Amino acid sequence: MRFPTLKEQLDIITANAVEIISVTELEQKLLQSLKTAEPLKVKLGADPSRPDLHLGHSVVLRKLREFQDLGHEAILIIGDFTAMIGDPSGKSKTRPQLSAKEARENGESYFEQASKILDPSKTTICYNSDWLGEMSFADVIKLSSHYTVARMLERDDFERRYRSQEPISLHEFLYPLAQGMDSVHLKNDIELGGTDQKFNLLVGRDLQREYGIPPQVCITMELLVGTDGKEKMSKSLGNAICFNDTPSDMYGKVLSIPDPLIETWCRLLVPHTEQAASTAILEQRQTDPRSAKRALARAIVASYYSPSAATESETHFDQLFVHKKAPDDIQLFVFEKASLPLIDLLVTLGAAPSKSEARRMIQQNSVVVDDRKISEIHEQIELTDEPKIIKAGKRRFFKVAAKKTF
RNA sequence: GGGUAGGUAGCGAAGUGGUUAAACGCAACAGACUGUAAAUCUGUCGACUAUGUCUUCGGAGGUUCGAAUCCUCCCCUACCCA
Repeated sequence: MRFPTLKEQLDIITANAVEIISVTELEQKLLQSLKTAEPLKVKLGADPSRPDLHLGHSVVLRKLREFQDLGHEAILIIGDFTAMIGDPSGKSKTRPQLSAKEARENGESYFEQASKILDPSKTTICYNSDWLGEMSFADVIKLSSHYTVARMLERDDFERRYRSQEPISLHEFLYPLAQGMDSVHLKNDIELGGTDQKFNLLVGRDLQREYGIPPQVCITMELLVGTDGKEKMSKSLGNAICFNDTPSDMYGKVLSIPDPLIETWCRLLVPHTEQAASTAILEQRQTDPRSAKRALARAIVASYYSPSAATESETHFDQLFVHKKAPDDIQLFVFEKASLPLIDLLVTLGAAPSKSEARRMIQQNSVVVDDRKISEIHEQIELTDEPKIIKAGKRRFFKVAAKKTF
């Protein structure tokens, strides 16, 4: 395969990258690859304990895809072994260890979702338990001797926690080392990650050097801010849009982002192949933010599904929120009983986590049954064959009916 | 091993014997307004058989008419000394 020229490659690689350590080395590696016609090995780590990919993951996956398109080799590492530690964010406690089976399943699910962006036929997957699991205690001692406590504490997160007297478990120090061992094992040329991965990536680079391997180039990508406009996107913060979200959900969630996010989202989430769309959105942003955001939402949905799915989602959305009509694809729940209290119904449907909560919702006028606002707490709902539509809050709909009696 | 400071609802943080289901802030939820934007206003925010009842303040016991608050033991965290 012929590689594009150095300049062409650099232009693509550096786009949206926050930091490249170092650019000179990257150039050297690219030149070397051009000379020998050998592709570079580009590594990206994946956490199988959270196999729900969201738009935040897409930023770095897109970058990996770009490497693929340039003719380089993409390696997706499923961190099934490192998942036992969990990347020390300080927020999350040590995770329960995944069974080998779960790890495989999650890894496969991860790969399947990532295939919406990557070229699956050109992606190598490996599980780091294959080599990390083989290490003896002696190996681990040797590995940890390459790093000092002071250097570990340079890591932002550790430093902050240390200063604020929060606990840091010893095994958390092993996480960057384990991830670094992946790089030692793979002898990859480049490792990608979000800016929050900088420390881990650098450890990999250091360890490779220690083990006599040419050090990897570290490329960090911008972290995507979630739908709340504040925190980085993550499933646990509830500000994520997942690859597996339905087109309609995806569309709706994009529309709910705060306006100032339009620029970055446009830059990071609209595929480069849609350059024209992206420019149009940015122009429109100044005069007509609403339309710009709608265009952005369409572009994003289209990139995960299809342009037609995008327009359908938009129509669906308008039905629901602009024209305030109930959607037509509501899930139907069938009950044995013909009559039951609304409160119980809400809990059973999962619209409310407890009866108290259900009661509150009714008191707060957020429950509508067949276009009739219910404010009586003890309301009984009579169910018939004819389904009734229950609306709880702004966006949750349920269809309920009684089981047919013959 | 010794010492000190801590552990309160999703988070942060008051409360040191009785109007305390527990101030306040954030988050969240609902309503109004809107573009499912921002900002703002209002309300809710342990559970239930609901103007009352029950269970909560690291855990287990105890003192008391009454404990998040006092005592005992235990668990956990940080820091200092060794």
